[in-house]
Amino acid sequence: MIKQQLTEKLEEIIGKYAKEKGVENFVFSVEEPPKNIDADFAVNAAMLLAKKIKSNPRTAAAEIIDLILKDLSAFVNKAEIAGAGFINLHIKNEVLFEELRKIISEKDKYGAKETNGKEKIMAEFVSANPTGPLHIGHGRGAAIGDSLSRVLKHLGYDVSKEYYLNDVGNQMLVLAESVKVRYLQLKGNEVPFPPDHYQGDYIKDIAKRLISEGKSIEETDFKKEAVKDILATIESDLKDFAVEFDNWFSEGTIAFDKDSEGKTAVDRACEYLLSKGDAYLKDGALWLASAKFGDDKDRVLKRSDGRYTYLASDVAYHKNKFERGFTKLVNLWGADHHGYVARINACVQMLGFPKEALKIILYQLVSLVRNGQPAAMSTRSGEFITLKEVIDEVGKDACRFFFLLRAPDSQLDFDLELAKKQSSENPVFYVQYVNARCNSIFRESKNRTDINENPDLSLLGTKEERVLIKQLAAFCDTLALCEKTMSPHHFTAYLIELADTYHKFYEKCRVLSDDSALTSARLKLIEAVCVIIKNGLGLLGVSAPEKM
RNA sequence: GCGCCCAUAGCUCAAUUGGAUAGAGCGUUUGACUACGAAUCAAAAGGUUAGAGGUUCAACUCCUCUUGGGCGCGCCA
Repeated sequence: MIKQQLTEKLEEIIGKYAKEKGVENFVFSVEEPPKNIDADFAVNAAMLLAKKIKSNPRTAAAEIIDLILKDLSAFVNKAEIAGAGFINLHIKNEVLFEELRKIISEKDKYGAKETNGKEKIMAEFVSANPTGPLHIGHGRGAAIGDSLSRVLKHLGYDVSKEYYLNDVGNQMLVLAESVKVRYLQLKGNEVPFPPDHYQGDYIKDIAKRLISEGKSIEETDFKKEAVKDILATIESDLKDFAVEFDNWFSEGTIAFDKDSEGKTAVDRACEYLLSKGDAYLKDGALWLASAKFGDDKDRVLKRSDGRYTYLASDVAYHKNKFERGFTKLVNLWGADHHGYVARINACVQMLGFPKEALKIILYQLVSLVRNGQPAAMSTRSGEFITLKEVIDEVGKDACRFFFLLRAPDSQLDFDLELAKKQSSENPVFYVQYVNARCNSIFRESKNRTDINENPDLSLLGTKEERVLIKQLAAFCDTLALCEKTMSPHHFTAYLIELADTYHKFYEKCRVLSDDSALTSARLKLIEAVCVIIKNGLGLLGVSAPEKM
């Protein structure tokens, strides 16, 4: 929170200064300087302003420094020009101690906002077809989507997590047929299994269940039974991955359910577009005029044989999202769907919303590797490696942390053997160890009677302690960065850095000593460390055990 | 052929969205446990940020081209 406070104050002071120089709406940034620079924050305003008013950055910097020292004396105790014209600021220690008290008193609410405007956000992710168990690629989407939702919630947004269920279409018929053939085979019939059907053993398991329940072939709805079992598996795998959805939205409800006039939501959506002139008839088909909103070409909504395309459902689905009052939609897609982005963006604009109302996050696909050899991912091959399998091997915490270590944009090689090997050396343990160490000290300190619950924090005077407190306060900056970039992956880097800072502090500064006052102050410090580590890991969906 | 994403240490990836000497983990080398947990710390080695131009006070970051990789281009889902 320190950086935000400082930035606001500087914007006021420097904005006014810029205005006097004839520059309106002056924008600059407040940053942390590199480690070799002895300062808490760096401001680049003088360099940017000097260019606009064609003067020397150092003279502008000198004038700005005078203003800062005058107006921010409660906050800043030193300001100096450095390098090409950076203004380097030193923050008063008392500001840091105040932040420490805030962390301890607000605990898991630290950095949180009660509400954040009226923005109602829907995060839609995973949305894997219910034709088989989740694979590792879905895991990446699940980890990113879930953690981003947690971050946005912490920032006060009203976030709803939704899973879109593609339970309509040809694939469902193939699925039903796959189970049916296995059912017949298990009953002793000589029926060949078509090569393009779902091969996995889970299909046999569904058939086995139906037989054990005595279901006859006539009374069984194979599609319904298959989806039921597969969804149960998906839901349970996600739960093991600490992902729970607020809503599961079935495509069937917009494709099949009819209103009083016998129309489906898809019918209605297409009629709406037709009436607005954003859809038209050609060659016996209904086309979406997506090209006029930036798509390469127009797309078919309804085939000439009268059947809707997948896109038609998707248009109706996004219309439905807006109708439910969501003003910001976040979709997480595998990068193989990127060709779809332009047409959905077009559709959002046709529905009367700015294109910023939809944020599509593409995550690059995970390439599975086992012992250096590419591993199959196809749901139909029967040799896929499931998310569950990986969670069972490396654990939920390591698996989530691993996925969130990378920006969504980067391709990711997931070597299963490597992941297993890392189980005791993974960075996640490095971070969790901080919490374990702190709690170990707390257990030890219970035996003492000389601890002051309201200690003098100004005793925290070493360099290691100061750096640690600053690092704790940067929690809020990391939240802001995740919001700005719409990606939670910055938190893994932040937590690793915080853990590093803590372990260094631990080596240099013994917490429990003969000095009661210092011991009390340091206990408060590590209490704050625990708060931040737990909050941060919580946002990633990773646990923070007190013992390991 | 067209479009999107990517290329950073031996490996897997970061880099505060244009800032100062590009950082972590793993791996390699060398040290540190008779006081709070050594799942740790200290130190070393490792880089022309794929290549070439350009914009800028400042470029891993923006623009152009080249090379190399992933993905997508259906009245499929």
